[in-house]
Amino acid sequence: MMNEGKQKILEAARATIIEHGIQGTTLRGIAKKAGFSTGAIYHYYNSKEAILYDVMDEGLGEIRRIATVSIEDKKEAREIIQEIFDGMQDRLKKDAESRLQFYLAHEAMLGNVELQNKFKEKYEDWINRVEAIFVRAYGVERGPSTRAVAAWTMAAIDGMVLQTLLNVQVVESEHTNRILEYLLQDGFTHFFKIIGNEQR
Amino acid sequence: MMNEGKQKILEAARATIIEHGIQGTTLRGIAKKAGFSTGAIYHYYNSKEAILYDVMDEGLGEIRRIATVSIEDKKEAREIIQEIFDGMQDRLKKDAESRLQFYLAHEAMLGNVELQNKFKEKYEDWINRVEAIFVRAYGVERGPSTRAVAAWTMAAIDGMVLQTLLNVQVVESEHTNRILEYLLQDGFTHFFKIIGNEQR
Amino acid sequence: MMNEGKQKILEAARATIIEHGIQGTTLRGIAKKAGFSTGAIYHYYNSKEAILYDVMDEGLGEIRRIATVSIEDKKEAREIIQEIFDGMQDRLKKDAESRLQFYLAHEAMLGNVELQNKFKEKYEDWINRVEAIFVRAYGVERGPSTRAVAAWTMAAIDGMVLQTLLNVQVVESEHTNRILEYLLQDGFTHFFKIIGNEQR
Amino acid sequence: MMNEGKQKILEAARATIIEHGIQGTTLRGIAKKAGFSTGAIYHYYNSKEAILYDVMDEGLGEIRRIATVSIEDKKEAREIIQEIFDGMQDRLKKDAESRLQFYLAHEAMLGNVELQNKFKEKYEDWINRVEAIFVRAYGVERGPSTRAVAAWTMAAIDGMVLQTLLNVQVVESEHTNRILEYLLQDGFTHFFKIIGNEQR
DNA sequence: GATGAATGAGTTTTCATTCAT
DNA sequence: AATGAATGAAAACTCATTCAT
Repeated sequence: MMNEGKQKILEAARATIIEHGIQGTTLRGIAKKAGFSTGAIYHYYNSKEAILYDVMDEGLGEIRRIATVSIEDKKEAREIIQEIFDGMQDRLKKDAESRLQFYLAHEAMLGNVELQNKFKEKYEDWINRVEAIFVRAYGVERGPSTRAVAAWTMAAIDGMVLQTLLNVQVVESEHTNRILEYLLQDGFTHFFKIIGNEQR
Repeated sequence: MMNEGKQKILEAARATIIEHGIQGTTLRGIAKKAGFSTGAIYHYYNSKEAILYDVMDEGLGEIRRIATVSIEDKKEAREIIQEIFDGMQDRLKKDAESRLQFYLAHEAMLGNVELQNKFKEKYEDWINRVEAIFVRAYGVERGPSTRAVAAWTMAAIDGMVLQTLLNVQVVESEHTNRILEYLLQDGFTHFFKIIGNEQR
Repeated sequence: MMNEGKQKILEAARATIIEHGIQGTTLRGIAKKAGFSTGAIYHYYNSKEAILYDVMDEGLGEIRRIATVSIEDKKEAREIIQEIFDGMQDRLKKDAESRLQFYLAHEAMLGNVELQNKFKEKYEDWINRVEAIFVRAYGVERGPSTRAVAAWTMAAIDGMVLQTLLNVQVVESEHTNRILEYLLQDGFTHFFKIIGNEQR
Repeated sequence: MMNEGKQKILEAARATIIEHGIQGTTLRGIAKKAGFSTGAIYHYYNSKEAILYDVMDEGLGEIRRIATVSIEDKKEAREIIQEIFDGMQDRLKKDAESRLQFYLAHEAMLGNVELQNKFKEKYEDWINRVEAIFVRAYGVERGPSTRAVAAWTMAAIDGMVLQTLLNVQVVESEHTNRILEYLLQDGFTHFFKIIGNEQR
């Protein structure tokens, strides 16, 4: 079926991009990895660009799936925090996907508006989830400040992923993890207390 | 002089990269923007790669200059913190340079080991500065934890810059700035207290 | 039946050629327009060339049908001339068919000998008819000169059709039609008189 | 110089088109015939289409030059007519150029508006010349009718060229030439007399 | 018979690099 | 030093034709 071939091509394209970067990704390479002839690719996609677009699309979809912590869960604060931590840990490990993300970010910066919108969507979704968790876990009221804290949290994770991908091992992950744990358990509690007071 | 031509070429290359991305950067384009003929470029550089290498080199050097807060300064904690904040604000605004940074990061991820080392150097430098400031400003003892906090701080800034470059305006900068200010003034104070206790 | 499918394909091919030219005509395009799958085409024709050949064959066949004035008709000169005039008018209007003709002519010029022979046949047929009509209508004797006049007449019609297809509207058709009418009624009469005298 | 290369390419393109038709013309072929590498072509032209466009442009320009009979000439009627006749003869012989013309006509029919305009221009120019000559040679007054006769004259020439290019040798050129001569000497004289009378 | 996915040779196009002037 | 025309290998893309289902 059409979709099966598309899937193969997308998978091959994703793998090639991660391996060689977008510049190093040629149709020939994708075709070879997908087990197709060059021409066959054009049954599924009209241009290289179209393939890359779909890779981006799926790549960002993937991210959404990574956000495993559901807003609807009825769990204890402690438990939720553990899940966030695990989710973050998880993301720090998924090299390949993260790398793809940064490639896409790169592309988006080049002025690909559609991709920028996808990123906006994704960030909004993710920040919403984080905010909702904060609200329930720390008993704080939703407001611009909780949203901003959520945005900073996302930012910190992204930045740490970047450091990891860059092989910048300035600090042992053991320590960065402990800081994260402290933050989630006590840091935010105190933090939201301060913010809560200041807001009034 | 040799260096004058090199500088022109580098400037043109940087501008072209920011405008069209690394893929979209051709020698011809650089030559045109620099006001040289295609052939003339080869008097200054032996290959396109050599130019890109220097762009990266200078690009990352630039970052170091952005870190205006010197370790040796003998200022009040309050003042130092304000400087950090301003420095961060500043970086959030320098679109072009930041963009170049992310392109380079992209390239480094592709396995460019030399570039990775440059990034490592840069991060170590910067994290050192931030850590030193924390030590002085919050009166905490230097240790793996302060280093980890510094790394997370850097990560958060990087992540926020990324969101800015992606045009993801999920939260008004007014609010993210306030959170940053709170963090620097009260958050870290409390934070280092907890960590200090836990560390024992 | 085989022929039904062939007819559909031929019709689709003709339409596609008129729309996109011979270069722009792809098997896929023909198949789609004919409502067949790409592969199905090969049940009717062994190659694209075979299809084009049949299009040419039918295309030129069509022209023969356009020559409605039969040699055997026993009509008055006046009446015959009117018929010629109407036939020419007709041809000037049949854009699509004429266009196809010129495409085929184009192809024939490229050295397609078979097609050249078809054209020769067609012209011979047509010139014969026109000559026969001249003989009867103007009472002139058949000879190299009458044949040459017939050839020129055909040429003039072809050339005027070309001007029409090229959207060259240098002269209003009202005037070109009047000239044609004069020619048929008086011009040729006088003309053949002169030629008749000179021939002796 | 730039133009020298362009000229070589154009010449090679024209020759290739005449030899193989527009479809059979590949960049590789042009490059080879012009004595360039494939890549070199792109110094002069940004696309194959651009080359073809210039070929067309020059091709139609050529035609204008073929129209050697100048409107301003102060010659005897007899002499002028001879010139027309020679010019026509000439055109009937210039196989290559005429062939190119028909290729261009073909292209124009496909909807190339720019090319259509060029053709219009060319026909207007030519018909103007022929009309002017008629006016002087036959002492007839300029009007829609003389213009229409000029258009028909052009059409007849075009059509006869077409027959020649198609290798349709239905009539020996000896006879067609004689008819043309008669036409120019007596035919038109009588013809314009009739038309002149009718017009009143 | 019919389908449409697959082939692969051929086409246009790009671009870092070279080199005669 | 400087020019920019030229190179050629490699890229994206097209399409008539084949073939397993």
